[in-house]
Amino acid sequence: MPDSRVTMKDVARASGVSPATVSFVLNDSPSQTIPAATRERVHRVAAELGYVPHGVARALREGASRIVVLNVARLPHGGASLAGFVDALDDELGRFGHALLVRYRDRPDDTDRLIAAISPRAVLDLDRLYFEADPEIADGGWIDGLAAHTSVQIRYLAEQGHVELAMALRDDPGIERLAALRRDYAGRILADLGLPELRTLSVGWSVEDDRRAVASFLERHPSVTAIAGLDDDAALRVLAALRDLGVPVPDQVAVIGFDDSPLGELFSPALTTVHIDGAEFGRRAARTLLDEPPGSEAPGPATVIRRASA
Amino acid sequence: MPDSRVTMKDVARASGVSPATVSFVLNDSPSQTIPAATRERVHRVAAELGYVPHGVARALREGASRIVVLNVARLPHGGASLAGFVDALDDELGRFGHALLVRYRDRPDDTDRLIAAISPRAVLDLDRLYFEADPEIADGGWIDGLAAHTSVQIRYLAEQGHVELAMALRDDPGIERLAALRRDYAGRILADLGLPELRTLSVGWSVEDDRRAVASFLERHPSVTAIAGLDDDAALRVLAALRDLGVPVPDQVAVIGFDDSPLGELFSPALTTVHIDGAEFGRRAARTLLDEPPGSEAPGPATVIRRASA
DNA sequence: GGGTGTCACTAATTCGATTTAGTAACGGAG
DNA sequence: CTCCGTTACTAAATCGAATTAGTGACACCC
Repeated sequence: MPDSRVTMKDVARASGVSPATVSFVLNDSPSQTIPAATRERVHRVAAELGYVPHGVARALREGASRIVVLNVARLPHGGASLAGFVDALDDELGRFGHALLVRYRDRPDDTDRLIAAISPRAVLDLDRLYFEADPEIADGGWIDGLAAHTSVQIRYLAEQGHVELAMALRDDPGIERLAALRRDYAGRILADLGLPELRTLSVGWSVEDDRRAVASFLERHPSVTAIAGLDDDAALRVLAALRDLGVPVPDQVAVIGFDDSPLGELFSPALTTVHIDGAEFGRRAARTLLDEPPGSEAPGPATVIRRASA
Repeated sequence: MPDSRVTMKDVARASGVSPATVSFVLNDSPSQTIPAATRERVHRVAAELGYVPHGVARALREGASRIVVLNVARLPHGGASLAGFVDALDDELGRFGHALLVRYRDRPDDTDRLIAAISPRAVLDLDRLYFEADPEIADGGWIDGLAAHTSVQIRYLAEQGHVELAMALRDDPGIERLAALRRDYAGRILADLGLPELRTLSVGWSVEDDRRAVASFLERHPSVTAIAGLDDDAALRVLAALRDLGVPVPDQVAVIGFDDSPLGELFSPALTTVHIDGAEFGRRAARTLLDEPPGSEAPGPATVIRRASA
């Protein structure tokens, strides 16, 4: 395994020109006029030798590597649409010669060090996005989408005739920002609709604790007839608690999830939920980050997957 | 925002030495003798100026960046222990000044291009690991663990008195290698125990298809009394199908999962499963990759989380 | 035929950290 | 007093690609 890297110099020598010319040809340098014959020769030789540009050297020269960092430390890892978002982001960046570096953990100065160390082309920080709500951030519409998707979830319940609604949150500190935001959006939508204030409850510990939390909530708010989950996980926990408590679903209390996890349909009753096309957002985010035109239409709105629970 | 990077040259000037000396001090260069006074001064100045080494420049010089690539394209993303593995790997690499780049997609030449482009310090490819079973690979014992963990799952069923066992696989082409390996291990363990050959069935499409698959399986193999899931997802699908078919669990058929997903306990009956400490494997993998001593004891064996389903 | 332009390239510098080869300065031994 | 060895540094080369500032060699126009 001779770790002999083919450099631009090798290509230059083999095709009888200078490294500079090779660079001009391979990068389609607009300020240079190079005859088709030379271009073709250089391209052919590069392909023959299997030349691959050394990203590190290029990054040093250009001041930024072709890497995009995505920070999702404070978001639930399991979300189905987030997975789609990440996959599509990765794919689309790859199409433009970039790679995605996903950070799941957030030790703050560590992230700064990382950034200083690899000079990423861009950093997409979904955490800060959710927290600071800076409209300038290139997220492909993800954050605006969150408001719209929440609206789909809440309005569905309203259309079914429910009046007093609650949202089931999770006390996981890792996602409190997301939780606060979703709850906020939901509250505003209820106000728009002229419905009573949103109640909230928390689930997410043991099954027994969840059951106790749900029981005590229903006792305090007997007129609530529908519960929207922060995500499918929260909704399924509520569903399990209601089952254990013997509360009929959806007749006494309806439950709707958020973000269409594959397990929702396995439950009994099967979980009604909101499907979000994370992939399209990911694709758009990639293009925004690289200053490319969007190239495709804005993602469609979220859709309700109607099953038995609401 | 003056994006003025503090370079080694700046530190050198401010502390009255040459860049070379700064490098020697900051890297504890063993071949150099530098008096404590100078060391201290350089360190202090570097801290004051907020000097952060430029990873890209360093990578160019050293031939490899301080990045480790983890390829998990063909594994289920949702696995609880894999998440722990990845998190711990990331943490531990960070502790040694390295960053983890997780690849979820596997367009093969693309990965090669990525590797050529960023010169990672190491590549941990769990896919190839599972496929090629190369004992040299630095996975912190993950792959050996898989055999051991499978053993825990199968032996539990045997200890409960089950004789004819089946494994529920998933037809997802993304995980076929993992599936083949797990099935293989399970088969060998049954042989060791002197039990009949392992049966297999496939689930993973729609709920209806799963139900049909399970029903037809039970018809063909009425003497099978226990089903081990490839993972919790497969096990939960079997569990849902058995519920819909009215088959009593665990009385007629017992079900055990694998990899302790948080949703297993929400089901009714709650899913018995195998808990794997992925984090410890991740930590060990990180150290192996960087040629550091393990630093902690080998991970404990997997444990059975006993619930109602088996 | 001299001046101006374009064409087709190349030499040399740059990015920032590391490392090799080297050089003053000094102390001690012979 | 010279030679050797150590100490405490520094100059310069290196990694590979991108880019600026040129440089010949022509062609064309007046």
